[in-house]
Amino acid sequence: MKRENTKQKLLDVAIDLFSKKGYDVVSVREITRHVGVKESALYNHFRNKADILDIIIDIFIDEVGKTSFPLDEIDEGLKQMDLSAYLQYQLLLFYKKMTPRMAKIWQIIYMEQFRNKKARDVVLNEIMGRPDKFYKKVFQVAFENDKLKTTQPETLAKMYQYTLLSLSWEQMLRHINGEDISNIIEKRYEIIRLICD
Amino acid sequence: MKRENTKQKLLDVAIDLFSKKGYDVVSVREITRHVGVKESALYNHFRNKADILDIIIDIFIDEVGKTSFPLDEIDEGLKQMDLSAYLQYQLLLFYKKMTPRMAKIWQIIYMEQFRNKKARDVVLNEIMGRPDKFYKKVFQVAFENDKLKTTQPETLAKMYQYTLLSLSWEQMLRHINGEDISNIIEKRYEIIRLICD
DNA sequence: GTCTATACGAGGATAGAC
DNA sequence: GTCTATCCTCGTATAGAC
Repeated sequence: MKRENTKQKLLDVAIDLFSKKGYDVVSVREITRHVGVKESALYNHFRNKADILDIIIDIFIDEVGKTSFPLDEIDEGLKQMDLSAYLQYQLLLFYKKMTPRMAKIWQIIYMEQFRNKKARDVVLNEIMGRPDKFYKKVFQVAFENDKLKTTQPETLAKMYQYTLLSLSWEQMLRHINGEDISNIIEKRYEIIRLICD
Repeated sequence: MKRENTKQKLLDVAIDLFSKKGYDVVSVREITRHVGVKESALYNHFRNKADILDIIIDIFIDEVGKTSFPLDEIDEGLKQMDLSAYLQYQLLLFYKKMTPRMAKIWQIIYMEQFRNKKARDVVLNEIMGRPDKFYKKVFQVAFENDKLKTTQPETLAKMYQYTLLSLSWEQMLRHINGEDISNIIEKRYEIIRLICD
């Protein structure tokens, strides 16, 4: 129990520090100092520094993979709502799942995606790929139900999802800069309005 | 002249190594070893390691700021071409300016944007902001000339440019992974086709 | 099983000799 | 301008105390 306690503390401190300063800048000594143990004690719980980041990314995969973008609920959802309401509903679901801890991990993954292969694959698969598939099906179903007028529902879906992606990117940069980001959230609804015309 | 020679060599090696491995991982000793001087010699040309990155980012600002996205050429361009041709033409201009050296610097800026304030501001201003303004005017002018049918040319412009942004992001990640990226280039033309319908 | 103490090589950076 | 010598911090491994 002492073991699990220390390990959990180390992980929490690491998530906090990594998200604030970046993985490379944070030292093992800094993490253990915050917990109150010597740096050598960390190696009883983690293989090395990289292992900590690895476990943090696994937490993200677990949370996102379990709960987000279920393909089999689309048909039913679009029976009850029109496309505009359904897209807004999906945005709300997304915000709801974004706990402070998950927001930190999200930031860590964005920060490390260019240097860490696992973080990069999470971005490609979980953040780009799976939502892409999800919204392609959403737009396809809406198209078949005459709820969307376009010649290319798949390309429109990609545009929608990739615009959201860039907005989340911009939001993260402005968040780090300490700028106001409430207007970026508003922009997402603007885009839904444009698409559903 | 010996000074300028060494400084230029150090800068070139730094650009190459930073783009391949990332700023933090590359050591001052590694850079100077490639040039053939001692690590302390580097401090005659640069204040510190961060100063090198700073200068590299300045090179990017200089190149992009001088040549890209001139607002005053839009009216004339759209007189000679329809919107579809003009967007394709702008893409080609962009590819043409992307020399191997600039591609490396581009990658460095993407890698460091979450940790380095100056890189972050370059992304926000030069990569997101200025193209955004440019395409907003393009779509506005096309709208006024009846070359574009929509109720919200500004939002559509943002969607177009932000979709390109995410594509460049995805392209960089797949490039680092050593994956094939030719189909991403094709996707840009698909999106132009969708918008111009 | 978990901790502290300690040591090693490598990192960024500086001072002073040539 | 470039060198050698030096300093402190880093990630990590090991030995031994409880």
